[in-house]
Amino acid sequence: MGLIETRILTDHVYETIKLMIRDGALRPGAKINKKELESQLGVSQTPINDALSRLAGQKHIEQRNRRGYFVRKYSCKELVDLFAARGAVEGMATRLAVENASDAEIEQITHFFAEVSFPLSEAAYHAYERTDREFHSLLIEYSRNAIIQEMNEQFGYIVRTATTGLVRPPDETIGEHRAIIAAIRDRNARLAGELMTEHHLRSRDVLVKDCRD
Amino acid sequence: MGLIETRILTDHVYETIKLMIRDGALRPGAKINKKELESQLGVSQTPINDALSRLAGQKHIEQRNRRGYFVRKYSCKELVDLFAARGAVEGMATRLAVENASDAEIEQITHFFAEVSFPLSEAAYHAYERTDREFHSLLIEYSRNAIIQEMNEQFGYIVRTATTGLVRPPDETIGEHRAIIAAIRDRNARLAGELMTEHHLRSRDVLVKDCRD
DNA sequence: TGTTTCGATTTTGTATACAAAAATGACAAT
DNA sequence: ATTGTCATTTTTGTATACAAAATCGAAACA
Repeated sequence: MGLIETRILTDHVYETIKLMIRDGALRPGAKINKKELESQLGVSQTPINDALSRLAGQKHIEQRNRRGYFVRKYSCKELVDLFAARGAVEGMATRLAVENASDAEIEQITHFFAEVSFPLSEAAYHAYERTDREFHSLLIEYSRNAIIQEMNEQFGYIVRTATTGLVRPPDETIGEHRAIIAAIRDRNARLAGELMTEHHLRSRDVLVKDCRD
Repeated sequence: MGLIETRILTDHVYETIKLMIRDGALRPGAKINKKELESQLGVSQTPINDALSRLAGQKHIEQRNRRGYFVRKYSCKELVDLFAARGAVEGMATRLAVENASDAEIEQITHFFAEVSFPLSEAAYHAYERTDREFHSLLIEYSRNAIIQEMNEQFGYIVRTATTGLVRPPDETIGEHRAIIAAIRDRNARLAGELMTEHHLRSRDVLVKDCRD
């Protein structure tokens, strides 16, 4: 690689594979071909194996005895479960954020979703998606809770790989988002947290219907 | 190393090291000596490296560039954060458990902490500790939420390694435990969940005081 | 006593080797 | 067409090798 090796090879391989999973180059359930990665990345078996073990530790991939590594595939039920878990974690994150954030940070959050008006153009729809992501990750950041942030890193990405776009349309979620923001503005930590939890649980309800049980 | 190799060596090494961390044979902050593990477990570098990478993926240990692996050491702040996170996750677990559990399972939960009376003998104190652990993990099991269960596996063990015994004395927590159980018996999912969350947040408040900030 | 220097030793990160298991695929028999 | 057999190829899990970096320790110095 570069002349100055700042990171070890394993780290590089690890992040490359992680991105390949997130961007769909490696699809859920797909077998991971080590030899291919080897020549593709120009490294030996060892860093590949290390990176794969690391990913297996994070359960992003799974090792099946004597047949190699496979990209983890989430069942419909697991996705439903994910939204309940996210509801719990982000609810608490929101509550803590309201308790800890500075006035300026609260002010900043207030501006999210301020100028959304319907009907949404194609571009505005995508902007809504982006704002949604930023809103949620900002609250997790402002929670200042290292464990919650770790949980989000571990489990938050699943939504990106396993679902496409928004679970519910903007005209259904905008009201909830604005209610959460109002509670944040009022520094009502408990209420803001509860609203966030219910927000996710409502998305969960939508996903449950899509599951063939 | 039996005649029939049912698990791969890496799995065996992984679990051995994990236990060594949980039982304190490898203390937080300690450097992990690969060569030593090699001869101790009678395997080559490779399975050791794979197991260590796996543990690093789970953040149980951390890899410092060119100086090896170290058992992760949790700061006081991180422990405080852990209890807020647990409050969120177990609160939701409790809520889901009440929604999903059968009558028999609810009945079973009702018996926890039933015959605790004060003052506690040494033995009764340890029994209380055990009941506490069982109570919490049973609720997580009965939540039937795979993601929450995974989160608990990843993060729940930290309490074992980083704290000794109970954070608060039984005579302080017994009331909270019984209130949670009462809400569960009444099938009041929301209330039971909230009480569980507050239960953990109160332990968190105790830990905050121990932190020199 | 307490530092600093510097060579010897250990450990790390990476590469390579290889037996055994699994996947593949051509061919034969239904 | 489907199924079964079995030799060939690929891949896996594990072991070993090795240059470069980090650590250690003793000697030299303050």
